[in-house]
Parts: sequence; C-alpha cells; structure tokens
Amino acid sequence: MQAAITLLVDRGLPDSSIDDIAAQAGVAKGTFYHYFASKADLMDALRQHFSDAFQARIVAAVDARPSDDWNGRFEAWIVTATEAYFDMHALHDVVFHGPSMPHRQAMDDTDLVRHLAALVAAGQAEGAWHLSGETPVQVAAFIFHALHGMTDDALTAGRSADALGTRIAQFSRRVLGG
Amino acid sequence: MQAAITLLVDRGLPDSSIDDIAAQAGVAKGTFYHYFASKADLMDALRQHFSDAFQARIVAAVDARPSDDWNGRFEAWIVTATEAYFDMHALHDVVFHGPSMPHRQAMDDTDLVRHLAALVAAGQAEGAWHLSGETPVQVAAFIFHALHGMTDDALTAGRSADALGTRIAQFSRRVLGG
Amino acid sequence: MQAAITLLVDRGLPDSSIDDIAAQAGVAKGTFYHYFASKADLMDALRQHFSDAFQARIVAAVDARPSDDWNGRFEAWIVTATEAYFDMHALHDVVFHGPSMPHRQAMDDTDLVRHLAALVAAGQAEGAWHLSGETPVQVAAFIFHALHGMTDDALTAGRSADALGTRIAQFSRRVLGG
Amino acid sequence: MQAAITLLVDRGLPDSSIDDIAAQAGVAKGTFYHYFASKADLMDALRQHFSDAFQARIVAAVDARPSDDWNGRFEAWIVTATEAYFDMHALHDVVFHGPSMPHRQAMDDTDLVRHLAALVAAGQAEGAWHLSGETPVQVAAFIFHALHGMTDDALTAGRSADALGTRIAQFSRRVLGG
DNA sequence: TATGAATGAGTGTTCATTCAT
DNA sequence: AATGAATGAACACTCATTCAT
Repeated sequence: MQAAITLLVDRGLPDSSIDDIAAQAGVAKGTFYHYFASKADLMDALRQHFSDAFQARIVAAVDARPSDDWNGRFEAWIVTATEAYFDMHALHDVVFHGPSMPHRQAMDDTDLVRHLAALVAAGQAEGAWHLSGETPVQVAAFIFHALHGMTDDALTAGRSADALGTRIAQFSRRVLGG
Repeated sequence: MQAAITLLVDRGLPDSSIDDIAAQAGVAKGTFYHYFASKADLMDALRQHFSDAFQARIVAAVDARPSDDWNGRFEAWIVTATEAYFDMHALHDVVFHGPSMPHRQAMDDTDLVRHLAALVAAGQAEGAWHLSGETPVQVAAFIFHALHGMTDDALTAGRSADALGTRIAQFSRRVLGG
Repeated sequence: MQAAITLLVDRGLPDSSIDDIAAQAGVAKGTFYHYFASKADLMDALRQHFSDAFQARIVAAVDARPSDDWNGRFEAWIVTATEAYFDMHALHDVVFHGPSMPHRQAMDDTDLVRHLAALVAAGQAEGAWHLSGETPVQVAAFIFHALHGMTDDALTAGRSADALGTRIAQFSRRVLGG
Repeated sequence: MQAAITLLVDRGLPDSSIDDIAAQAGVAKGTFYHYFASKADLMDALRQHFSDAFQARIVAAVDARPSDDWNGRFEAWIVTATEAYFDMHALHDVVFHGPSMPHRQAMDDTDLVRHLAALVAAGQAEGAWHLSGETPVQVAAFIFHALHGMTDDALTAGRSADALGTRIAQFSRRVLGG
C-alpha cells in the first residue's frame, strides 16, 4: 500500500485527486479511505516517510567517517544531503509544496538544521573550525538553505548532481572559517 | 485596479476565488475578466509587479553607494534584498507558491542572481574579493538561496528583520573570500 | 424559480439530491447555488413559503365571518386548517419531516397555536365558551394536535377531506365546553 | 445483541452509520450483517421492540384498575401512554422519524388507537360516557393524536411530564362527554 | 465598459453492503 | 460464527469561465 503510493507520488502528482490516486494504486476510492482518514492524512504519512528516509541517508553517510575526521564528516553531510535531495525531489515537492502547505516551512528542515548544527558545534569544540560570533544554528541554517537552493537550480536547469555536492561543500567550508 | 488587487493579495489570499477577488476590488465578476484573461493571467501580472518592485529597491540601494565601494555595494544588495523579501513576503507567497506553480522556480530568481553575479564579477575584477575556482554565478546563487532561506526562517519564527540583513551579509562576505 | 421548486417539491421529493432538484427545475447545479446558499437554505425558504400560505388561508377564512360569531369563527379556523393541511401535505412533509429536522417540532405550529389560542381567549372573554381551569393555549394545543393527527389519518387511509373538518370542529367545540 | 442496540439507539443516534452501531455493540461490521439483513431490517426489529414495550406498559396499567372503573381505566390509559411516550421518545424518534419513513404513519398507532377505541366502546356500552354520533374509533383517534402532540410540546419546551398526563386526561374526558 | 446569471465538471468524503478468510 | 478489507455509487458543495444584456 505504502509502496504503491510512494511510486505513484514519485511519478509526480502534485494536484492529483483522490480519484486519480486510487486509480493509480489500482484500488477503489473507498479503499483509500480505509487506510487514510483524509487527503491531509496521506500527506502526513508521506511527509513522515520522506523525512525518515532523508535523515537515515545522512546519518549513515556521516557515521561511515571516522569520528574525529571533522572535515570528512561535514563533507559527507553536505554531499549526501545534496544527493538525497536530488534523488527524492519528486516526493519532496508533492509533500512540501502542496496547496494548503504553510510553504514557508518547506521541508521540515528544523530537524535537519539541528542535526547539522550539532555537527558544526562538535567540530568547533574540537578546534576544527573557527566561527567568529555567530551560533552553530545560524551557520547551519545558512548552509542548509544554500544547499537547498543550489540543488533546486541544478534540477531546474536539468544539470546532473555529479559535482554539485562537492562544490557546495567547498563553499560551505569557507563559511565555517575552515 | 492593480492597486486594489495588490492590496487584496497582500492581505494574504492564497486561496481566494475570483468571486472573492472581484468582491474585494469592488467590481463584478465579469469586470475582472475584462482586465485579465484568466486567473493565471492575474498571477502573471502580479508576478511581474513583484519582480519589478523587488529589483527596483535593490538597484536604488546599491546605486546609492559610491561605485568603487565594493563591500558597501555588496552589503547594500544583501541587506536590501533581505528587507524587501521580508516586507513583500505575502505577495511573494501568493505569486510563487500557488498550486500549478513549477515550485522549483519559486521567485523568478534568475534575474536577481544574475544581477548579484554581475556585482560579484565587477568587484572581483577590481580585486575586492578573492574567488578561487568558482564562477560569480555559482557564488551568487549560493548566497542568494541562503538569504532566501534564512529570511524564511525568521518569518516562520516570528523574528524581526532587524539584524538579519547584516548577519547574512557577514556570512556572505566570507563566501566571497573577502 | 420559486414556482418551479414548489411544483417539484409538491410532486414529493423528500430525498431528492441537489442534482435531482436542479434537473427538475431545468437548470444546472451551479444555478441552484446561485439562488440558495445550501440545501438547508432551500428548506428554510420552502418552510417560510408553506407557513405564510397556511396562515394566510386561515386568516382569510376567519375574517370572512362576523366578528361576534364566535362559533362561526372557530369552525372556520378548524375547517380551513384541516383543508389547508390536506391540500398542502406534500410540501408539509418535505419541509417538516426531512432528515436533520428536529422532528418533534414538525410544522412550526407555535404561531398557529398562538393564533388559535387568541381566538379561544377572545371568545371566552365574550362568554362564548366555558373553559374551567386550563389556559387558552393549552386548549388550543390540544385541539391543534388532534386536528393534525386526524388529518394524517385520513391522508394515510386515502379518505377524502370532505366531512373531516366539520367532524373535527364538532369534537373540538366539546373541548371548549361550548 | 438486542440489548446493546437498544441502549445505543436510546442514546439517540438518528444518523448512526453501521460502523458506529457495530462499534457501540462491540462487534465487527460483518457481525452486524449476521444478525440483520440490512439497516432497514434493524429498524423493523427496533420498531417492533418499541411497539411491544409501549403496548405492554399500557395494558399493565389499565388492567391494574377494577374492570368496572371506566373512568379509572380510561385515565390509566391516557396517563400511562403519556408517560411511556415521554420516557421512550428517543427510541420513538429514531424508529419512526428516520428518513425513508412514510412519516405520515409515525408511530404505528393503529394498534394503539384500536386498543383505546375498544376501551371507549366498552365504557360507552356500560353507560359510562355519552358519545353522540361519532364512532369510538374517531374519538380515540382524536384523543390519541392530541396526546401525542401535547407530549411533543412538553418535550420540546423542556417541561417535565408531571402534571401532563392528568391534564390530557381531563381534556379527553370532556371529549367523551363524561 | 460593466454586469451577474448561468454553467457543469470536479472535489473530498461517506456509507450500506459484499465476501473471502 | 465472526471478521474487516474492499467496494463504488452517491452526496453536498465549489469555482473558473462564458455570454447575453
């Protein structure tokens, strides 16, 4: 059921009616409402699915680096987030840009920003980077939004993700004062 | 007519029907269709209005600085863009986040990024900043999206715009290698 | 418009959908909502129409009798109410027995009962009848509901209204102690 | 099963879905259809239940009076019917005022009216009352509907049933010419 | 130029009923 | 006997758009 819907949504159905969704899933409309209380309920489930998968990819990549390799861990974070966003952008759009979305909060990024901020703070504590006055959260937010926007650009322009992650990492490290 | 509509939209009517819009403007529904071919046509007009106003504010602020004060011109760009986005966000959302928007292109930012890139390139040519390998356009895109995202954050959190512009400028100058 | 709907409802459409109603009226569904805000709104309009017509018939019949002919006025009230209810029962049912009707208040009879009670009180004051302890309103309510129920019986049994009114009047006068 | 459903309906569920009913009864939806062929079938069962209980209360009260105490038996009938209707009105409404009810026959009163008519006829034969030309059935119908309506009034107005039965009995005896 | 009555396809949601297990 | 997943027709209501006046 989840699989069918994920597939369906990945094909990009931002404005699909429940009729369309049920038809794509190969079930009757009533069946849809057997599993989801409302259209908003489906959106919530999908949003959760997206966030979990996104976060899991990043955590896995960062933890694959030695715990004292701060630059490596940071680059892993940036490159993986870029790739993950690139891969999952179709679902992202459906789930975070639908109408009735408080669009300003596109992608419940507070968790992600906090996660990145924690990495920044830890590295800073170890002397890996040199932030001047600003807080790790501010730095993380700045970098995260730049990443988000540049990936959007590449997607729009039809460019590949190949060098994108490392280029973003390079800019970002400059913000860290590394 | 334009004035009435701008007001109306600034009050934040993302889901207004043509009925609502016409009522707010104090005209009949038929009259609306004398001036706009469709709802999408209204959106286009509004989008143009927004972009023109936004760009005009930035140009005015930058040109108020001496033409050889590169850091001053850059900071004017960043601070003004932040403030303008802060002020005009209601219209921005209506116009760039509506359904049937290819959301990845939120805010037709190519013009703005190009404008910022030109400033970066000029300052770089004069030796004001030290970009290593990346192009001015890449740097401008990175900065612009970070600005966009951080302003969204402040808006969401209900924070004021007061120190925001200068903080973003401070981060950005580090990206420029200045 | 009103005419079309009244006809349509008189044909007995207790469970008609808006689709059916609009089709019967020969207009599109949207047109229906141009004139009525909701299905409940139509019901209200119909209810008002019914009540006005009902009351008007009774008032006309009573006022046709000399103002000091208390028994004549009373009989006119009863006979006319019986006939009117008999004639308009189809609309009555649609309007007062629909689902989502607080059925206990079938037919907004308070106005009618009050009207009858006023007649009873006036006649009593002139010495036409001899109520013992009970109030005119109680007497009127008792009579009115009996009238209502007996007419329902005749309708259900398929009997005509011919002698019904006078028979009910005869019972009722006994309640008045006349 | 019956018990659970009766409780459930007495709580007033005019618009309960089968889902709700089954949930309240603590069984699965499929189980409901083991015991009732359809929703209408449940209504029939409930209607029967209501009528049986109603009639039983009246019979018990009337038979508690001496068989030659005609006025006592009559008053017992009226007072008990009033109280019973007052007590059981929630079930009454569900069962007799649902949509798809030929509402004119609300409360299958023919049995009750016949029962009252038999009492009237017997008392009349013994010389307890003095009907002129009308039949016992007509008198019974008149009285029964008045009782029904006045109880509805009290219910609507939120009044208690205390004095209601005796007042109705008093009016009714006048109709009997007693 | 301005109106507003008319349209009708489309929406999310409900619910009595069926049936394989 | 008991379940509950599956169904799909039906519903009230919306709204961008047209067009005769």
